[in-house]
Amino acid sequence: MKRSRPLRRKPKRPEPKRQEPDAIDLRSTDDDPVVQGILTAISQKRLKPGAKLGEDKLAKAFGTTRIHIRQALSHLASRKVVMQIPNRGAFVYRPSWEEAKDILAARRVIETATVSAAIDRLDKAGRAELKAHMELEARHDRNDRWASLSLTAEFHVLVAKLAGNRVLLEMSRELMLRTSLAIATFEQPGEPDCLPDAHPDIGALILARDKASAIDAMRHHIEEMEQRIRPKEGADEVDELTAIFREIDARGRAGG
Amino acid sequence: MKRSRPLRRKPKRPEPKRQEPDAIDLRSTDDDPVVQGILTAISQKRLKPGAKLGEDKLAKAFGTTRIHIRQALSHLASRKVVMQIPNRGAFVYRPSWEEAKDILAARRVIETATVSAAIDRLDKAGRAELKAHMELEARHDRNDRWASLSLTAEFHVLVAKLAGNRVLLEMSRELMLRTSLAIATFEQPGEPDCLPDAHPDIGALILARDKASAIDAMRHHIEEMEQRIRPKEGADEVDELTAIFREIDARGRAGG
DNA sequence: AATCAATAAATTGGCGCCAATTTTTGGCGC
DNA sequence: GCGCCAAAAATTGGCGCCAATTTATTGATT
Repeated sequence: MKRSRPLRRKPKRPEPKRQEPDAIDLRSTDDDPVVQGILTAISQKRLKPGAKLGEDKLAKAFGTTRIHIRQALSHLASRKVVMQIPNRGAFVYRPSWEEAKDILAARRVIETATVSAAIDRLDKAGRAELKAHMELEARHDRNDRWASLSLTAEFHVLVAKLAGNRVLLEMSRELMLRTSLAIATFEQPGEPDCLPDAHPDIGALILARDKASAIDAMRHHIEEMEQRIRPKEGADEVDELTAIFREIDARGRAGG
Repeated sequence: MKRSRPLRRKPKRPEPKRQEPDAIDLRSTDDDPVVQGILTAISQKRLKPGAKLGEDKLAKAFGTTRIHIRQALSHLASRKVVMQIPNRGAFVYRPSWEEAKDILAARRVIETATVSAAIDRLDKAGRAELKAHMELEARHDRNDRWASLSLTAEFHVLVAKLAGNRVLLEMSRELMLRTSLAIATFEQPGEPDCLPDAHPDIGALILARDKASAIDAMRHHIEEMEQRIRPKEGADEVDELTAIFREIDARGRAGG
């Protein structure tokens, strides 16, 4: 009985579901705007290692509630992009010197493999994508720091994509993000991760299917990054954290 | 004034901090008992891919509250060990066929590299550890299924440890866990991940510092795993999910 | 009898409140 | 002035409650 249509629910809003293939950076496949926002800020070096990520401030900044922030921070902590300390809060991850070295060594392993696989699988579409990206990188405005940072990162992502292995692609993304943190920690902050001059060479070698040379070039490119980081004396020292946090706090939120 | 000692705090209990070097499996460095419990259950194949992980049930099982469970599940979802579907709950991750192939291909890349690095860095302590493990694996009780599963996994972890790169070690752990899920999904459930006969050969070659042969042996060992999985027809089909979940639910929780 | 719709039950998602801890601030003595 | 101690303020952690959605059950219709 009772066909009275009890209208028991709300009209069920149409589900925003942002799926835009938007900006260029190395965030992963997750579509949480808070996670994406923080990842973008980190990859653009607008958030420095050690920066405090207060829950209330983030909640206000993103116009959401503290619960979403907690979830996002927890997720980023699992990915070693954020460090959570009980009762003290979340901070942008600051890799140790040992970890920084290990991250780049891991990239050497994985990215030489992706270069190799990319050459094996290279097809017409892949060639086109690679050429398009190389032109973009050749012509881009070098004064636009953020565009430069995104473009150079995107090159490595593209190579990993061409390799056709999603797991290795995710690992590459992960390692690139952590490389950003490593370089920001042990080099001058604000510096780009890659010296961009290497990319055209590597790209050309991939297009030429010269596998051995391409692998060597990629290895060399990463070894250059490894040589650029130096253990800052006292950088890992305890309680130097607080000094940094104070500096961060002084200039307010990192929104610019 | 007022030196009245307001006894403002509790006596501050001595911090349990479980640090036991206990059981043998491939869970990572996190020390949350819920996370460890679920990871152990999965690596021991007591939780099958697709099994529902209800929050209330887990909370009761672990004697904790729903919040801790949510955090643990969220963390495991970040690591692709658990799949969370909005408003439906958490399930043991079930990799697609493509993903299963990619996981094993990634292992080929990473573990050949760790074998190589392990040989380069092999020292007295490392030799001793490796020998000890090989004896353990030779003498172990093959009737004890859980011990077997743990031991064979531990071999790969040990090699990654000897390589001396923590990042690659974590990635290896990650991939081994996901390999468990891949094999459980696309082979008979309950089967071990590794055919254990290969381990003595690889170990001997590492001890002999025969790098080329050791790498080949490891690659071959992983390729064997790759050949053991076969795409189950209809396993990736859409909406066959619901059928699986229903089946899972029908037989109650997967603990017993 | 099978199919479909509507109610009931179970489960997840999320907000608010409060306790516990940390960090800052204020004040006294050396 | 410098350092130590205590209270205040700010922040995180966690539990309970309720709304929203999904899943199961019941009942009616063809």
